[in-house]
Amino acid sequence: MEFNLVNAAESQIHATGGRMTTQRRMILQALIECADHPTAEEIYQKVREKNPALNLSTVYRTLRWLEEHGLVNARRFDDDPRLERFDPVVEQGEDHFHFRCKKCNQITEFDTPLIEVVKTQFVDCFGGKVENATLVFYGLCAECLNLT
Amino acid sequence: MEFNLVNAAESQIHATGGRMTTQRRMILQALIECADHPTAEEIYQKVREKNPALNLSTVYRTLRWLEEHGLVNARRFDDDPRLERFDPVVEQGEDHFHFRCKKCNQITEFDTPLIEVVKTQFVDCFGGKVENATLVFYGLCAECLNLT
DNA sequence: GTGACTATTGCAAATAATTTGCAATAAATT
DNA sequence: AATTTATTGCAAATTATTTGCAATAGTCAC
Repeated sequence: MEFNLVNAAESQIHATGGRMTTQRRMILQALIECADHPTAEEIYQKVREKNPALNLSTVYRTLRWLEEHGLVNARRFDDDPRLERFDPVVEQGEDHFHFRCKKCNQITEFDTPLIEVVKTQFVDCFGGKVENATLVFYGLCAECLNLT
Repeated sequence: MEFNLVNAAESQIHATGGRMTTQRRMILQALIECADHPTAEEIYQKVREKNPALNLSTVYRTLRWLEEHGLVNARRFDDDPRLERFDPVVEQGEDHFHFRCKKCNQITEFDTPLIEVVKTQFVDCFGGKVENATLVFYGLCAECLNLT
């Protein structure tokens, strides 16, 4: 019913002559459990609790691999642009957008049909072809706004 | 008539007890001439043609300073996220959005009132407050599309 | 203009996130 | 169980950006 990252990864790996290792399994698991756009370091720490032998470069290599195979998106946010954050793909081919709270850094995902309209307007005006879009809102989430 | 980066910078600098130096003048000039979202390195090279003594860290410091004073925006694009690009502010307080061609890397700026609508929809749905927005389209510009 | 004050610069070294080379390890295949 | 080679761990490299500090050069008061 729902797109399953672990299964998708497993078939991709085998389809390309790759191997499903303990490390990859644990990294995938952590990615799903974190859910909230973790950094490589965060995933590393999480997996390390169970498997202290894991190396950070393995985390990076696995995330890159997942990214290249369309199973994970890498994102950076303007208020913390040095840190790459990783976002498992939930439904293939579907864009979604982000709101980031400037205070608590929590990320909210949302969707809107209007971006398609903007794409069309853009192409009508400038020509060319729009393949994908990144939209990020920055502000205060409901909770942080109430604390003000 | 048009917002003038050099003048704005000059008054900001003096207003905060700063000094207008040769380097700052040249960096501002290069920023205006480049126009197309240069990197620190690109500005550095451009200024160096006239003033080979300039140091890259001066470029970074100046750009940071301009950014902190709202005269320049720093941006990163998903297809080249390690590189910060700098975008002089043309009209204060106005958001604008970007299209980046995946082939020639050219950046096109555009604007749309629909983002305000999306912001409103977001707040209606999730609460909180949206302060600013980044929207980037990636695809092929008219020219590169025709070459296909 | 001249000198004094201190912001700014150049330089070199430090950071920090991410990548890479290589020998050791461990999945998969027979 | 043995073989093959993809993957790992480790340490070192890379790259963009930042920082400390002594030297330089704007600016202001005279």
